[in-house]
Amino acid sequence: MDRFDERILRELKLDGRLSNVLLAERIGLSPSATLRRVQELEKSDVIAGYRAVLNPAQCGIEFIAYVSIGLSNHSKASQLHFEEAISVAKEVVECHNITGSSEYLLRVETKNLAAYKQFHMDVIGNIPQVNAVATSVVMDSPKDERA
Amino acid sequence: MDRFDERILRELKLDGRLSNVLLAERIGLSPSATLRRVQELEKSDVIAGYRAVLNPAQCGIEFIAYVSIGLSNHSKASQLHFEEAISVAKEVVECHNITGSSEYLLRVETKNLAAYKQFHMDVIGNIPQVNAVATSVVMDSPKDERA
DNA sequence: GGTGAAACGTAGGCCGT
DNA sequence: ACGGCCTACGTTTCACC
Repeated sequence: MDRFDERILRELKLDGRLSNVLLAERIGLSPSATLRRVQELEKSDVIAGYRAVLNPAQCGIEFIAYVSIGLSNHSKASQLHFEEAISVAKEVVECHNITGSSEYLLRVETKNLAAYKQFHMDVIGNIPQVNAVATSVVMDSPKDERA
Repeated sequence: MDRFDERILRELKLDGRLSNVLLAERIGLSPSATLRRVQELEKSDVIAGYRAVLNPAQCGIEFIAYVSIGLSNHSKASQLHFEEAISVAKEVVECHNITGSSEYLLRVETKNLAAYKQFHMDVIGNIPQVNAVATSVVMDSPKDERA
């Protein structure tokens, strides 16, 4: 992992479809050397994958919220049950197990407020271990470099 | 926006580097028709871009936290000043303006706890408008579909 | 790490429906 | 207006230096 690898990662983070020849030009190496480095970064799992980034507004997503969840008890069984219920909920895009006053932080994306209410009732309301719920609606994201 | 477009987006979200011919096979269209649809989705900003997804653990990131920030006053000037300070902080990967008991939610990624302490002092501690800070350390992310 | 050549994919014109 | 076919062009990828 040297300067070249770092530049490769920087360019590929900005444009995952950058062609190998253009990438080679930008980092100042030949295409073949560049390709070998990229393949090595992929094989060693430094690059986990490539994804198209969609524009939520253009995809019918008009409601985004972070939801902190507190469980009524902290047993392993409770946590696994909760995570299982969350894993099948398509509205939940992220689920983080965090320290602090609540156990989980979710990012939830829905079509609109009505769809969120539905999610709140049908999914959150149906997990018996859930004790406390606090919804923070996202109004704007002045910085968002989610890879 | 029909079934074909939806399938294109689903495949490209999973693999942003999928070649056009393979994509065409998977959705059951010819390569040229597929390419035209993809280009249209890019032009109309449904596809915002493509990114390489890095593995934080393999990139020397061993500390991830969500930080909620409350400002001492809610003037436009205060918010703009805060957002400006955040935009140049490389440790801040996301900054969301939210409703609820605090104004901002940040996702902060650093090499380790010591680097986070440094960030906390040098960046957060130097923004006079910051009133309240609550750090929630990410222990695990059982679901993470960040694009 | 660089070079060259073959295999492969892209992208645009053209025609049929 | 939209999908399929064909072809020139560029890119990827590999054995070899």
